[in-house]
Amino acid sequence: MDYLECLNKAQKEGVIHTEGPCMIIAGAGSGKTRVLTYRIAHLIKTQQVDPFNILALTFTNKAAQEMRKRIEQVVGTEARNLWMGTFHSVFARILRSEASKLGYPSNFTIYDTDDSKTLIKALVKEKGLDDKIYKPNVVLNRISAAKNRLISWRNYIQNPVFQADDASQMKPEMGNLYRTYAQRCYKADAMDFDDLLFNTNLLFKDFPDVLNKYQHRFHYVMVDEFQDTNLSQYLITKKLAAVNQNIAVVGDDAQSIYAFRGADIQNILNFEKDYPDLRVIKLEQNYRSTGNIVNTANSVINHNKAQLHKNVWTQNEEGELVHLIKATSDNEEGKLVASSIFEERANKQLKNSDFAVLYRTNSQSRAIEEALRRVNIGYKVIGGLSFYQRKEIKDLMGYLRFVVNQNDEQALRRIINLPKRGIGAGTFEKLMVAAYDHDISLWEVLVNAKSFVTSRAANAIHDFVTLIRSFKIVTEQKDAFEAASHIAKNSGLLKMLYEDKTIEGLNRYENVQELLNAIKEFVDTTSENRREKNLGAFLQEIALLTDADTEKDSELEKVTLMTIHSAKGLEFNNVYIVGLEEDLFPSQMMLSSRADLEEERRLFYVAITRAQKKLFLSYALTRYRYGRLKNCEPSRFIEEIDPVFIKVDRKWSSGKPASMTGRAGGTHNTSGVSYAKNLVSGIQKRNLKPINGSIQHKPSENFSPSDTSKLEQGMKVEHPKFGYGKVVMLDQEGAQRKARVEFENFGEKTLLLSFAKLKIHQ
DNA sequence: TCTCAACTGCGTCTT
DNA sequence: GCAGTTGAGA
Repeated sequence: MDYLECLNKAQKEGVIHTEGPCMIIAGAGSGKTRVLTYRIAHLIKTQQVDPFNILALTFTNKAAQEMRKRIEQVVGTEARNLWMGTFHSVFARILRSEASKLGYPSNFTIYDTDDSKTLIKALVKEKGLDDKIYKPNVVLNRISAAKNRLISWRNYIQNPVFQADDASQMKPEMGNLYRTYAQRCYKADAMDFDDLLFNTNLLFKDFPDVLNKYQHRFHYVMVDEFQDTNLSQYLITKKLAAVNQNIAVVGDDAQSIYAFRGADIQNILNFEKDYPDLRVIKLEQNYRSTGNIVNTANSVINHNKAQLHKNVWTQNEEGELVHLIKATSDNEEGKLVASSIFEERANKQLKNSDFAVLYRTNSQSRAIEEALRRVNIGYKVIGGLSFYQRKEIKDLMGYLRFVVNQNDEQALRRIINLPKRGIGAGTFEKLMVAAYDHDISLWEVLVNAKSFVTSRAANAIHDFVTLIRSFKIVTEQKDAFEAASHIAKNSGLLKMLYEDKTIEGLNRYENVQELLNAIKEFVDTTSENRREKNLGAFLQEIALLTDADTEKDSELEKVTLMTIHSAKGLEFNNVYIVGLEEDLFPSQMMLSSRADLEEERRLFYVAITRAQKKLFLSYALTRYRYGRLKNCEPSRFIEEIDPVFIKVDRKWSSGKPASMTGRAGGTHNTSGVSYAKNLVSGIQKRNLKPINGSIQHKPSENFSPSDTSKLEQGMKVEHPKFGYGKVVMLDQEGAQRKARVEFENFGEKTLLLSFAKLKIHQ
């Protein structure tokens, strides 16, 4: 086959080693997707494997779509018969056809994270617990972690370790919350995201005949981004592959950035134990980036202790040095990035879509957006509040969901009093309690409302029940679009939005129209012979979709702004990584353990390796966070890069040239090498100190800040927080005047003198 | 039950 | 800096 010709030796091996267990450790940009694509094509074309017998699991819908498209280019329409998709979508599909075995209807609802949090919040309230201690996020994470390790609420409550753990954190009711949460989901005919995997494990454990059926269906099992699998996902794939043993996993431990979500690098190590005859293939040649970018990435990731041995290299040209941009403020950072994009685009004849700006947190996008708007560069922001998270969309979706499943508690919570019909929060709680106390379904409670609530509320509920009944009839007779339009109109939702003449109101109205358009499209593109054009089918289709999966054509020619997490798997000609400051990246919350810090470093590695030709790093000296101006210092990650790969960009740095006072005189003091070396020596000293909880300095009794204009190199100073230190260098003039001080207990720090309180001790 | 003003607290992400 | 919540008053 000719496609084997365009592969290197390791890639080729990954493609043709189809029988038996196989693990492909794929460095960044090493052609991982290409191997997976050709591997599947090879199975179909050369080995005559029926696509129905191949299962390929990914983490995002986007990755699955992309791969299916590429396979289709090689093998044709047969690719459509592959079992390919995210873990959640593939097993949701299997669960729907086996639902009755677990006591669920096949049209069960899938709760998204918001639904889960709202439910937990309600439970905490119902149980009279303190919502400062039992925060929805914390509780949900705990439940989620348990489910991902296949610990049911029963196991959880019986486990003395968990009980002691929760008790020591002043959260003794955690187990009970888990139990009630699970029971309420079950009662609502709903599964949350974790349940889709948990229940698949349950299904395979309790129904060996079902497991057997799927084991014999899937002759070949493949897993992409294996480093991101959690235990629950790992066990599912292991079970499915147990008969044929044809399991191939592809991943890169250096790009594992989802440990906080339960992903376990341990799965890669366990894999070798579970399959003694495992074939391990390493893809180490990078085809994506320049030599300088690859080496920059390597020099960063080498600071991690926990990693598999791998040597990523490239034959690509060395390329330009990594540019370091320093700005005085977050707004200036935006400006400098925007002008750099403007100039690069003109000089190299690039398109907007060749650029990406990556940041640690979504809130950083604002300053960048403003700057890009000012110079008229088109951009799109990925992530943030997604279309399906908007209130008006969730409201209409709530109606649609409830019409399909009348036990959907979270949908009912949204819509029962929207538009206002006199059924308040108090009434709703009464209904929930009634359903629980009498052990009857939600719908039964609504139908018999007059037994549980005041007659005024009962009347309103009666009207609501009648309305929903009429919607149900329409839904049974019409397709999804006609039904949804009917519901939007007759529920009063559209009228409510239409009457709101504010700009936001207008937007909301348009968003609802857009949702209806999406439903129309769903109906139109669903082929005639499949009757599944109804509302239930639409809800199932979109329950697991996200914004990233629905890119519009109008967004193809724009600069991409997104978090590093969302950037994984993508590549761009020019990449800007902004906000490289201590406490922001690495994030303040990730400094407490080596494992967390190493995950942050892998995140930085992922960010660097997105760049093909040119990489810019930037940081600001001050930044607004939570509405307050904060002083920042450059990230330790900048200092970890081997200085020979960095260039401090004079043109794109703020104010006067970044002279290093008295060093490397002449005009070449922006070469960056001496600068970076200074930073490196700084970090080495800093690393000697405990990462967290350094001894706080107590300012001396008569502490008062001195006039810092008299400050000179070599002076001994006292800082109220960092204690005593010596001035090692001074930089710039006026408001931007900075001092680099070597503190006895806190290492070197750069202080902006207009902010820092320093007392001079002769 | 509803509305508006004050108040709180904040993470990264896919499904 | 903003969203989401709470509490007072109608």
